[in-house]
Amino acid sequence: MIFTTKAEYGVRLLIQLGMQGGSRPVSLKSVAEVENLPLAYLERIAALLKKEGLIASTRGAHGGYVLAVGAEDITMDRAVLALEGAIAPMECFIDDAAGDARVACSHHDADRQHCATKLLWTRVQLGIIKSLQRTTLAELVAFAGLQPALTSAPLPYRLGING
Amino acid sequence: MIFTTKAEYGVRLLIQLGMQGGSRPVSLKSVAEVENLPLAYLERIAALLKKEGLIASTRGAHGGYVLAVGAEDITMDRAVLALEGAIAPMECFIDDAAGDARVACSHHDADRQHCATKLLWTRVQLGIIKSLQRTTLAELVAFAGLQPALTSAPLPYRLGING
DNA sequence: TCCTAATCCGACCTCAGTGGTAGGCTTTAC
DNA sequence: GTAAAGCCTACCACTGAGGTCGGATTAGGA
Repeated sequence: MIFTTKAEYGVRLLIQLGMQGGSRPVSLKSVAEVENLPLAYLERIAALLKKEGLIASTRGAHGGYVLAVGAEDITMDRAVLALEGAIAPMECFIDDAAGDARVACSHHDADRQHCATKLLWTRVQLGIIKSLQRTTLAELVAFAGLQPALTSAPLPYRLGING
Repeated sequence: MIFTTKAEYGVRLLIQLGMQGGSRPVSLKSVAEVENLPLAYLERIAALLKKEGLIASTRGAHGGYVLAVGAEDITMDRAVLALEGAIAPMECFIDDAAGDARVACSHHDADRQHCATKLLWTRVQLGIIKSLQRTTLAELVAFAGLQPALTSAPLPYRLGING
């Protein structure tokens, strides 16, 4: 798997917050119930999103979380990066403090040959990040609101790897 | 990390085989020495590539591996898929026996709302696969052959056979 | 006919990270 | 004051990654 449940749960949390107007804070407990997620685990995930500045919290009774930024302005690369820590296709892609990846594989300083796999992983990484950047939270929220009409329709859920 | 060392080592192996003309089989031992990889582990990785039909083996003394397909015809999606087993961004993307991925997340049968995260992970998966499909082994081999010019010896890279 | 070099194969091992849980503390509305 | 919420730290089981080991099999050469 590429991403862990942190990304999955975190994005679901964002979607849930996005589906609320943002008028009142939404408690993690309610999100955990709706999404059927472990509350204690979700708390830690929320902390990651808060640290990134994507959500804001209100403590105390009737507290909870709201989006700190408009859903249109939240691109998923930022969210997933906050949740997963780094988006590196390979071990030797060490992320820098600046946010961009720096290659540090064993073949880099061995000047016998160029590390050709680097070319491949760099392309893959770019493909992932572009896919994430193109998707906003607003888009996912809109998508989530579509479905309830059709329940029994067999959608084409098959993803051709080779196609 | 997205990919494991299986993909890294396997692609390096393919590159090494691609850099040889394919006239004589290349032993894993020589590849392991040149790339500084554990031989026993590399054997299991080679088995994956052979099973996929990307490389062919010759047993016995002076045996080894050669590319079973031209380097131009090997796209990296096929190689990485053989090495990693499946390219699924998330746990709920269960790979089928047919080789394509089928979505089976917990939100599928819960008809309350559409699983919006599916949209995101599908895009990511597509981004990865496209990046892999665009890259051929021949391209990586050419890239690997570029660097030695900077050093003193512009010789083609040798695998320790005969020196 | 050995010896050696190579692929092949299955069992085993160790370690880090994932995916949690438990328990308590702090803040705030009613 | 109490309940509901966020916050925080420690712990813990399980899985998979990343090997290792020992052997079996095949083939070339002296």
